[in-house]
Amino acid sequence: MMGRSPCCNENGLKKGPWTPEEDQKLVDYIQKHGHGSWRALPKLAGLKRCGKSCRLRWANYLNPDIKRGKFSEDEQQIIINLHAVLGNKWSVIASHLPGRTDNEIKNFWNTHFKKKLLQMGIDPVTHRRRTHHDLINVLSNLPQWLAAAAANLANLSTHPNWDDNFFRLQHSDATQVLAKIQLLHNILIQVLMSTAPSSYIETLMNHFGCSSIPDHHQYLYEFLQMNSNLEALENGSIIGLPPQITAQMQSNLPNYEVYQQPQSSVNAQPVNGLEIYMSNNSDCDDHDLQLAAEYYSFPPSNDIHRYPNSLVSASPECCSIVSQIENKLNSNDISNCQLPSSSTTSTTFEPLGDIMENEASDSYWKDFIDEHVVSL
DNA sequence: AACCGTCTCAACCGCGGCTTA
DNA sequence: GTAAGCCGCGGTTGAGACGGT
Repeated sequence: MMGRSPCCNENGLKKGPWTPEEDQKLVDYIQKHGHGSWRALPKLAGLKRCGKSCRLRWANYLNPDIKRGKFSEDEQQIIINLHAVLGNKWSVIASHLPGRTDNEIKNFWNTHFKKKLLQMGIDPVTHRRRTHHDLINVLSNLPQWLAAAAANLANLSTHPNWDDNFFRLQHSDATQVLAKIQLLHNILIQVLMSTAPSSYIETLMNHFGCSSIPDHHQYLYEFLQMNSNLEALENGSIIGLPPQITAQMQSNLPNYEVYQQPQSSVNAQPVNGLEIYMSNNSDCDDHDLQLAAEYYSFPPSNDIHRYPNSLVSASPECCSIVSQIENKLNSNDISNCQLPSSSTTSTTFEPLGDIMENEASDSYWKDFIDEHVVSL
């Protein structure tokens, strides 16, 4: 592949917003001569812009064929339908909507539809309702992130420059971040327990060998801790940390009220391919189910007959919360936590810190719980 | 009125595909 | 076959608008 042609910021070419004079020059030239070669156009039209910038300005704004104003209901439906089939192929979607540009559709999708679908409890990428399985997946990742973070914390505490105030401060920050991960873990469990139908929880518990279910929450919590270092944290022995450090971490754990028993189930309408298949084929055998599960890519395909209720849709509230949390976690790559080198001033837990500190304070999490958990 | 956070959307950037020599 | 040049796409950014406090 060849090198990219330089764009815009070299040879004194202008960038940024277009002036009315520039617009007029571009429109005049294209109306007289057509755009021809975009690369050659700016010079011929007397513009100090690159061809790419001219093409974009014309295609997305100046072209008189562009339709302005709000998207009609019909247009919105077409966009949703096409996006479900095509994904983010904005230019292809735009080709089905005369007068609309790919950029306009993309912006509209990102600012309106995405939010709208999330509020409806529909995943904007897959166009399927989120299930409680999604929440379980998020939950099951937390222990790994905790382990990575804790390992770095342990490295910090044994660093040769441990006596430096800088490292002590970093360590203090890191312990609070770890504590907040545990809080997040607890929030997720509460969300799940508050929104999942009891039949789903029972099935899950049965699968993991809990024959009687006196306290759903307790069993689920223990299950989720099985591969977690949270348990070790509570025992005061996390990944070789000195006892005083784990004691400090424990003291940082906010003391929120324990979860209360859920009251009601949520919408159990079949909403994805496998659910519809199952509801239409109540007499299908395990083999059929396995084939169907593989076809619809629902994990775990080899155990689908043991999860008759695991396909129940999560509530819109649950979906929204899962998406919010996923967005926070995905936008901050926890696995990239690095120890600070002596030559840098970056903080050890910057990625983790961003997750928790952007919304800042404990009050944010308190509000989060008040809004999303306790009220459920 | 001032400040702050959120939303919107025009514009930019980097990449990859296609065409041409 | 391949290197160079151009174009278009999708993701991202950031300035301005807007609304709430």
